[in-house]
Amino acid sequence: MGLIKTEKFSKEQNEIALIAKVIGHPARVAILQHLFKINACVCGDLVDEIGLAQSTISQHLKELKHMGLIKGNVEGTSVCYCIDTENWSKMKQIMSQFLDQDVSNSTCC
Amino acid sequence: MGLIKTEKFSKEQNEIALIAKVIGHPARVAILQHLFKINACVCGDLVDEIGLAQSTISQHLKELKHMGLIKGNVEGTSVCYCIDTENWSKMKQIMSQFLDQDVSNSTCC
DNA sequence: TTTGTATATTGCAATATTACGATTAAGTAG
DNA sequence: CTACTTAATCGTAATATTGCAATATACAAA
Repeated sequence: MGLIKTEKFSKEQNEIALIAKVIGHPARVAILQHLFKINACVCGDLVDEIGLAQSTISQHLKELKHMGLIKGNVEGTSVCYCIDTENWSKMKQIMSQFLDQDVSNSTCC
Repeated sequence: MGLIKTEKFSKEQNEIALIAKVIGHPARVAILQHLFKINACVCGDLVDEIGLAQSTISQHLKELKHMGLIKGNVEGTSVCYCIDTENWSKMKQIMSQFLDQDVSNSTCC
C-alpha cells in the first residue's frame, strides 16, 4: 500500500518518526550541516554546494521548512535560509529522549 | 526517479540519513520502545502489541536487524529479539553528534 | 518596459516503501 | 508420522519519494 497506518501508533511515536524521516535523506542532512557550518544565513549557494538540480533542492528545503527545522526570509530576489534554533532545540530534545533510553541491564540474547 | 544519489554525499551524511530513515517509521519506533520497556527478550507479542500483520512486523524487524539496532535469537519455534546495545550506543553517538551542533550565535533571519 | 536573476511550482518517470494474504520453513507435541 | 505453532519469505497492490526539465513567479536593474 505504501501508506503508513499512523492511527495505530501514539502521537509521540508518530512525531519521532516524522522528525527522523525528514533527517532520513542525505541531501537534507547536507543542507542542515551546511547551515550549521556557515552559522548564518545562506542565500542560495546550496545548489552549487550539493550537486542536485535547483528544483530538487527547493523541494528538500520545503520539507525542512514544513517540519520547522529551518526558516526562510525573502531578501529581494533571493531567499535567506537558516536553522530555526527554537524548533531545532525542541526536536533535539524529543529525539534525545528517545535515543537515551537506558539499555544497561539487557541480559538477553 | 525515487532513487537517492548517495554518491553526491559524504559517507557520514549517508550514514546519518540511513540511521534516521530506519527510525523514520512509527512501527519501528514502537518496536524499539517496546524492546526497551520490556528490557528483555520478546518473542512475538510484538504483533499483538502493535496492530499490524505478522508479515509486516517481520519486515520491520528485518530492517532493524539489518541496520544492527536489534538482535534476534532463535529459541525453539519462536525468535527472541532485543536491542543490540553495542550498536545502539554507536548509532546514538553518531546521531547525537549531528543533533548537538551548536546553534547559539545564529543572529540571522 | 524589457531583461535578467533567483526561487517555487508543476508535471512527469523511475524507483522505493508499506501492508497484507498466502505460502514456506522449522520446530514441538501428540 | 501428523497436527500445530511461530516466524520468514514471496507476490502483489497501493501509495510515497526522489529527481529533473520546464514553467511560473517575483523582484531588480537597465
